[in-house]
Amino acid sequence: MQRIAVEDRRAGLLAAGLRVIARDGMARASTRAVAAEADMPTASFHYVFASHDAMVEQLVESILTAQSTGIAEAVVDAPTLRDFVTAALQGWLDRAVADPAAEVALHEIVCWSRSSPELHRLAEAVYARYTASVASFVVAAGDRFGVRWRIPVDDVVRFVLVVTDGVAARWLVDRDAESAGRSLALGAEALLGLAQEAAG
Amino acid sequence: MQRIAVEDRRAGLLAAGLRVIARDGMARASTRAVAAEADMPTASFHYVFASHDAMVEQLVESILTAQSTGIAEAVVDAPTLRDFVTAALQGWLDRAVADPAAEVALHEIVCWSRSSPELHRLAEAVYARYTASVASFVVAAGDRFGVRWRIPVDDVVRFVLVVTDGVAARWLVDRDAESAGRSLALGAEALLGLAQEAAG
DNA sequence: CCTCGAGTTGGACGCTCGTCCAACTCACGC
DNA sequence: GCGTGAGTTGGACGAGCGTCCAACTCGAGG
Repeated sequence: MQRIAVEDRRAGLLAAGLRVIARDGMARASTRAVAAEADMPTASFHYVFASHDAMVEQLVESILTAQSTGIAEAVVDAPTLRDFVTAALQGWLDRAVADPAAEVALHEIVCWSRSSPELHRLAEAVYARYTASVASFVVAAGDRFGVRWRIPVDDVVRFVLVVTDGVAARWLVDRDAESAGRSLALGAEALLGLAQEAAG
Repeated sequence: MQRIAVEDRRAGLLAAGLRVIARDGMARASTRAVAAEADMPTASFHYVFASHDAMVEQLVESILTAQSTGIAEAVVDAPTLRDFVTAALQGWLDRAVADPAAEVALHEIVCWSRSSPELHRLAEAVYARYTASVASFVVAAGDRFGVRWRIPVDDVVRFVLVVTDGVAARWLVDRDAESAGRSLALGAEALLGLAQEAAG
């Protein structure tokens, strides 16, 4: 029996949960499996988390926080709108391919949440966070490059998420990063077509 | 104890499976739940299907068959490429919104299959069938309206599936059909931009 | 009317699940 | 050195799972 700070246990269990969900899927990410992956006894799980659902909820929070801070770095010094859009989208894909765990786990969790009434708000929260994050980029892009969007920003953001979601869903099955990149590039072109030079 | 032809039992169980998966999700679509939904005793399930997986596999087959025959009807008399693309995409969305069970169930099954080694081929088969189906429409559209595609047909098809997948994934969570329609329309415009008049 | 075998199914088996608590451990204040 | 109480966990509980088979049912051939 070793004494470990609750925060350290939480971090270890969340990391283990991410690995198990990404590797074996939500259906196999039981409290026992996660605790074993973290090299802890089963009972430690409920010593840290009130329930299995609570752990999933905190995992989503930690993934989303880590992810939104990551995207901003890829676009800081894009010289043109085209570079900005390409860097943001292709950068997202590159990171997902290089380290798929977070992306895989998040899709797994959203799919799992959809059909559960008490977890449906989790799926909604994921989209809400993504929407807010993408919206800030869309607005920033418009400001930085002096363009405005032909359609409401909300629709631009939604289309971005449609493309990234669709690319990710397909990539999760066939793991074909090059084809995914071409689809993403088509989406990027479509986005660029939605921008026009501001009148003044 | 009533005597029912095995084919009728199979049909009843498949219909029940579709309802249960769409309503409660794959995780709750147990053999017991499906049999109960079909008003049959639990043991009837394994009297008809060798296993739970076998039932899912046959359900996918029946959904895909029904779906591909359905799309062709929406585009038979489209007078222009724009009408063709719009009818195909918006028609797909309208049908999915009006009767979501098949669409919901298929996404649920693909997500479920992804993380299971012995079912992963099911997810691949779904995309293969969709790809073949969409490819025939893309080629037919090119032929009928005398246009050719600026990029390989495979990439056009993949982009179509990216857009429909992304739209469906979002719609499954927020059930916002109007926003989904606008995203789909943006995808349609992008597709039209990929077509050019044939040189000869 | 009476077998009889094919059709049907109640119920059991072994497993995993989320959750919980009584009991064990051990650093710390005395 | 020695309680002691907070930290920790082995193991149990009840539920649900996929699967299976012995036993029941009953229409058809004699």
